[in-house]
Amino acid sequence: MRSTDKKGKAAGIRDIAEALGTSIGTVDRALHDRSGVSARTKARVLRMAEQLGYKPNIAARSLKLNRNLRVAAVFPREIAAFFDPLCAGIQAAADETVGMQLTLDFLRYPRLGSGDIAALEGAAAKKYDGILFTPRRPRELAGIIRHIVGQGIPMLCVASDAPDSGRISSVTVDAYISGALAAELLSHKLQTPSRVATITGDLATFDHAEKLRGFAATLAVLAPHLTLLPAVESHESAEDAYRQSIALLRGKTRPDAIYISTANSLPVFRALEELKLFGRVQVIATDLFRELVPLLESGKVLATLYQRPEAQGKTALETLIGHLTDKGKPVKIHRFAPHIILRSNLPLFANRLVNTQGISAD
Amino acid sequence: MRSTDKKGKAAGIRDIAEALGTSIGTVDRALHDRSGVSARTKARVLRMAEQLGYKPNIAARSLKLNRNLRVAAVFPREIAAFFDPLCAGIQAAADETVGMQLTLDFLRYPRLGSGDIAALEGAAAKKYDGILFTPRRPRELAGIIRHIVGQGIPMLCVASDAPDSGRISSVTVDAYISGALAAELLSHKLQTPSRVATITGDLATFDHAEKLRGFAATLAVLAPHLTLLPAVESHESAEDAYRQSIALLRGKTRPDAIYISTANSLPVFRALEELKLFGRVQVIATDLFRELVPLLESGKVLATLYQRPEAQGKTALETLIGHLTDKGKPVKIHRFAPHIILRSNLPLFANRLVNTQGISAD
DNA sequence: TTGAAAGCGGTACCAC
DNA sequence: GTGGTACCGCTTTCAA
Repeated sequence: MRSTDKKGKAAGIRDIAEALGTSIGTVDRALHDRSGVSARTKARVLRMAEQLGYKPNIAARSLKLNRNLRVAAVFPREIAAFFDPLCAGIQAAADETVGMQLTLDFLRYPRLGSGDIAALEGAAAKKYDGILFTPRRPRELAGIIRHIVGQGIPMLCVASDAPDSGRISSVTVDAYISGALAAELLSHKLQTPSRVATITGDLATFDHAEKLRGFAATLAVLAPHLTLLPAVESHESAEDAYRQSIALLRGKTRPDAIYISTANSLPVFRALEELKLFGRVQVIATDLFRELVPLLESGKVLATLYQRPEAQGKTALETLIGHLTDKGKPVKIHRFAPHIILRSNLPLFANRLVNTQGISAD
Repeated sequence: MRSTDKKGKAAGIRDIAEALGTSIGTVDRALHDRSGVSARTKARVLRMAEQLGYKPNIAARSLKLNRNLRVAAVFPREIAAFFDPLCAGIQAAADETVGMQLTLDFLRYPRLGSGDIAALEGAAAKKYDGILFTPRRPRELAGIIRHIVGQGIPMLCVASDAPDSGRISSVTVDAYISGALAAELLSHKLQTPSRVATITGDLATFDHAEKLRGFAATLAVLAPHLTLLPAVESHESAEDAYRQSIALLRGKTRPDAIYISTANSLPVFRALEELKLFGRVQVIATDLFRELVPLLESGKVLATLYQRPEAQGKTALETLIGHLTDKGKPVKIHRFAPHIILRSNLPLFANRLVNTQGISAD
């Protein structure tokens, strides 16, 4: 960063015009590739701009253009432990926005698969400038996503991706690597031949399928002595998860370890508690919420893979705004690394569950 | 987020004046607690502002006030693997700044302890509006920090803290927990009585002392079978680090594991390589750079605790700008969680060492 | 092809 | 105590 200005005063469009003995209108046209400037004048303007180290005053520009961005955040209410902080992150990003008028509407529907399509269609009808959302079963949603994007409304996937759907970008945890990490951690803990099980939400969701893929592949490479049982799908329903956990743990091929790849882990813990299997079955969970804290502290749960919903939300809105503000600029796809929460770094994360004071972790 | 505006047009100071049959001057005075408004009018204005959902247009404000923030980033050139990405993060935050004129100057001095005081004094003399820096040996720097802050220049610590020095805030990895994590990881890996050593930069630096404290405390609690050898200080010098590593590894109490709590780990690896001790001595490193990648892939290094320099830099500048823009708003202290990089999540981080394309991890 | 001028929404100053 | 108004730097429209 070199300051080229002579005396602290940043050069403006006016200074360029003055130096050239022309008008600010001409300078503006030249700088913005607009029609109605002779090639020669344009070149002179460009050179002088460079020479004076001209940098546009963005405050003035956005004041004049008066951008009024309206974006919709369409997310399920369940699982609250994940989607509430995600929305909080989006809100935080909105609060930090300076110099731009931003209207942010949260459209929450009951749960994944129940009301999501209607909510998305509602958002599209209201002509938002952009939409943040979580795709469940991309196959089913691809059509509507493509349709909305076709209307010129950019959509950005958060928490799970829907590749090839037309979404402009996505912000998620790297699902494959989440699964791989779970496998690597278990491979350290279980050193004798054992069975491991996975409990997931819905394998038709890209994110969940990827986690399982990473888990299975890494298990095969790093821990050939571990046998992987067929995956259990809980469909993000507490009832389903509980019933299937009981069945799994009572079956004759009881697993020695369980990888729960969705935030919906409470029903599984209930089953483990009732069958008095905590400690005998190693558990790796996903995400963090109040009930998980004592389990990690006591070692009943080995680790949890924290998906950093707040950070995801913040990045998602920042990315969308970047795209809306400056089209043509390439949009980054964000793949977050999950945080491995163990006993010793738990306080850093548990902190934020209760307090919202001066200190903030991430 | 509820939109209180009637027809998409955000209410401005003008609308308030009109609705009240008064002038914009009065409204401005009322909204800003300025003198020269009767209590009654003030109350009416405030109520109407609330009712219309008035939110100041920050673009207009900053255009008029024409804030020209100048901030200095004062950091050592060594260790580049850490401070270069940290500076990149600061630059990234600057690039995202919208609606504010920001001049960012990087002042790089040779290394911690060599030129830092001069650089700080230089920055203070140039009357920057704020300074980002890394405090080495806070005891020695506390005086100058206090002096600069006394001149009304806010200073923000990055990467290491200097508590009670007058700095307005700090952004660092939680050092205590970094050390604790290293200990917990080693406690899993070494299951028989063993010796563990630590190599740090400079125990007079707050950050390094904290890491060691966390390491020792956690070792005592979670792994009583591990014996901690006296700490080795490398003073961030490659030569020192190498010589002392050789001495440590040749000594009669050769450690079975080493926790390197600074990014200055290459000399240690050289010593391990030359003495053919890779694989026989477990290693936990700090931060990530090219040479570390194959060591993690092959298992020669068990894990590294990534301090996320880029994220720290970004947050630091954002925090400083927040303070400069809106004084009186409380300033958050940020304690980052280090990322535990293992073999299976390495690709996510190794990626960014080489490419700068569409996909970005964090 | 170019120049002149009207705002955008606040802030700050001056006159009443 | 209050009202009026000249800016801030840029975009855009209209006139030359």
